[in-house]
Amino acid sequence: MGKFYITTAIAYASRKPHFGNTYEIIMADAIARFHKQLGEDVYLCTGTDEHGQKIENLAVEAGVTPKEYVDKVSAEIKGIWDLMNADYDYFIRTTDDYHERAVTKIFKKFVEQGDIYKGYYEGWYCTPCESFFTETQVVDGKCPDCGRPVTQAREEAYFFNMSKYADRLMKHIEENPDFIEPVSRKKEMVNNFLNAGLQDLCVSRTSFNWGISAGVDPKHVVYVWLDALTNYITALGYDPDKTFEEQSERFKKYWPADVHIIGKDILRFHTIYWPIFLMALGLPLPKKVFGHPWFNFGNDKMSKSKGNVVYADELAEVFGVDGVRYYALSEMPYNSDGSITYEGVISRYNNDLANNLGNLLSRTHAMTKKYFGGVVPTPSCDTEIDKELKEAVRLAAEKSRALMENYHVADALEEIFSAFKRANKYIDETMPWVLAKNEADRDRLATVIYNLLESIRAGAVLLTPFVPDTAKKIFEQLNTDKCAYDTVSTFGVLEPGRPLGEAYTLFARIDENEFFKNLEEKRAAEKASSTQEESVEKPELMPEIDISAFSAVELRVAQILECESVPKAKKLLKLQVDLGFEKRQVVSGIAKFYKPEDLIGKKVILVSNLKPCTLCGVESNGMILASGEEEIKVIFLDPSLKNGEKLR
RNA sequence: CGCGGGAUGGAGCAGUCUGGAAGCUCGUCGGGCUCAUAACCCGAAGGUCGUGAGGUUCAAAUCCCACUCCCGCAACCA
Repeated sequence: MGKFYITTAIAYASRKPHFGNTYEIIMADAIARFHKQLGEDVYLCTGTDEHGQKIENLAVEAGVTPKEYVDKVSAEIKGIWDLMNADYDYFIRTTDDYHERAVTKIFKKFVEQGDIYKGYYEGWYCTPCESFFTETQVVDGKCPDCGRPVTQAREEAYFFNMSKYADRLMKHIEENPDFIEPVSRKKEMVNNFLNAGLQDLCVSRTSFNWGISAGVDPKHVVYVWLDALTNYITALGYDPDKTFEEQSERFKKYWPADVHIIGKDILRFHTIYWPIFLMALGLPLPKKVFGHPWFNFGNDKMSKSKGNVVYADELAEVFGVDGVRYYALSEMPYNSDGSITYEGVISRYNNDLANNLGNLLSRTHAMTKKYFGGVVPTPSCDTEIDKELKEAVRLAAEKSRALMENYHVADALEEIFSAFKRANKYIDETMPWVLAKNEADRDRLATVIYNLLESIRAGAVLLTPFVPDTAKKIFEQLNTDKCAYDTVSTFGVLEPGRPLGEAYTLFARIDENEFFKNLEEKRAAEKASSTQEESVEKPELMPEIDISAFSAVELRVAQILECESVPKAKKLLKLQVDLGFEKRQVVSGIAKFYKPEDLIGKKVILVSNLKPCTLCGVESNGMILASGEEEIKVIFLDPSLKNGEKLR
């Protein structure tokens, strides 16, 4: 009997997680429960990532200490995990003392081993936020968090020497084709990062305080990944000062992880940096890293600014916990992004849960009651049709198991539901209500009803990892305790003569119109109550400046003469503009929103004294003013304004 | 010419590795049934499997080549 150590990524304790974030724990839970069902010694670990600049800032805004802030959010996250019925074995918080101690020790160990060296971190720095950003994070030369300008700065920082382990990692990835899944992601990692040459990773900061002390150099705190990734071993009680033999029993038993379930966005950290950290610690690598896709809302990314964020707990109010679990697990494809729509949730819920499964139980239970006084009848014959039903159940078990072992969760669920579908068909084929009219068919009727009850029982066993509450309810209504996984392989486990439990509706159908009506009302109510709150959420305003600071920025009317897209660049347009007294070339990141021909002749505002720079090999002398975050809109001027005229 | 993935009936997907009669769920239309949650069952329409009167083959959704369009990752929203 093997062990199975499975983890989710730890959730960042900055705010309430939305449905997309919640998907991961539901998936991990289903996989963990499946392995538990197979009799493996499973350990599911999840938790919260609680350090960093962002949380420090949010705490200041909220007027509480960072610890108070993360205590609250971590509890909220745990609350949602619990609500989703996640049966985790351990919930780690990166502010837990044993974790912090271990990370400080690991840092020290790496410094002593020469894996970590001191250097300088250079990047864009936002003074008010006291934080660094990479080139890619900076938006229009402004801080992505507060929107204020950033400046080039450098600070002392420690770096992890990644290149030292790169060859070993490459070899590992090549020799273990299952290490990174889905495989398409593997090539992404190898080609983009390993082949390109690994950059050393910055592992400490001095620009903020909310982090684990670097110990050996107390003015540094450990930066993100060294803190966050190590949770997978500290949660098991790992202590870097001890030899493997001296480690905790839990660690020795469960490490290495059988699978890390993570979002595809952090695959890089889990398949490159994390294995390298482990190599440096002399520990075995996880067997598999599975990067799951994301849930979009319709075709859009879920985002707060779009107002299309869906929360699992709100969905659960309407569809129940298992309704939400079922949707998440059945709708997400294996390796392409899933899409959540309310119509989709309702459709899945009504078709699969209410009609196919719920109604099957309902009609079977009702017939048992009507024809046999609610007692499990005794089967006595075995016809071709019966065999087909049994075969369908057997196949569902066999296929779903194979699929689950390969993390094809949605496909596994579909196989199970095909058994219920077969059972519904079986009813129409055997027509129990006709059999009931003729006393001579009594035995046949008994067999049919028995086979139905038994098929439902077996199906419920298979469903247990996915929708545990529903499975439990089915067992209750069947009044059986035969719910072990191995009872699926032997058809005929249900005991004849035993009375069924109370019948009740498993999933009440949901009316789409009514649902949307309620949703609108709810939205309206929220809007009404949050009008005041919205003013709280207004962006932080920039510090006051005087007129001279403003006049340092030269804004002029410019007319677009020519416009073409920049090869190799998705977002950039190359523009030739007329300032009246001269012509200039400007590059602007608006290619997604404007076609070159639409811009020709238009007059825009140009920041004309901006230091020139090169983007994708094209020189840009100025910046065109535009607005908007998701969708960028250029500010066009009245055509009567004179080219080159100064704005004030 | 940066790296990778994809394009399959109205929608969402499987099938492609290991060529051999196009499949699943939803939707649409018609029928059946009455045990059941207006549920369930059956049948039908609907696809030249992105394009190329391309290549290989007895046979191509599947293998090879070229092209178009989407989506990730990386590189750039002055």
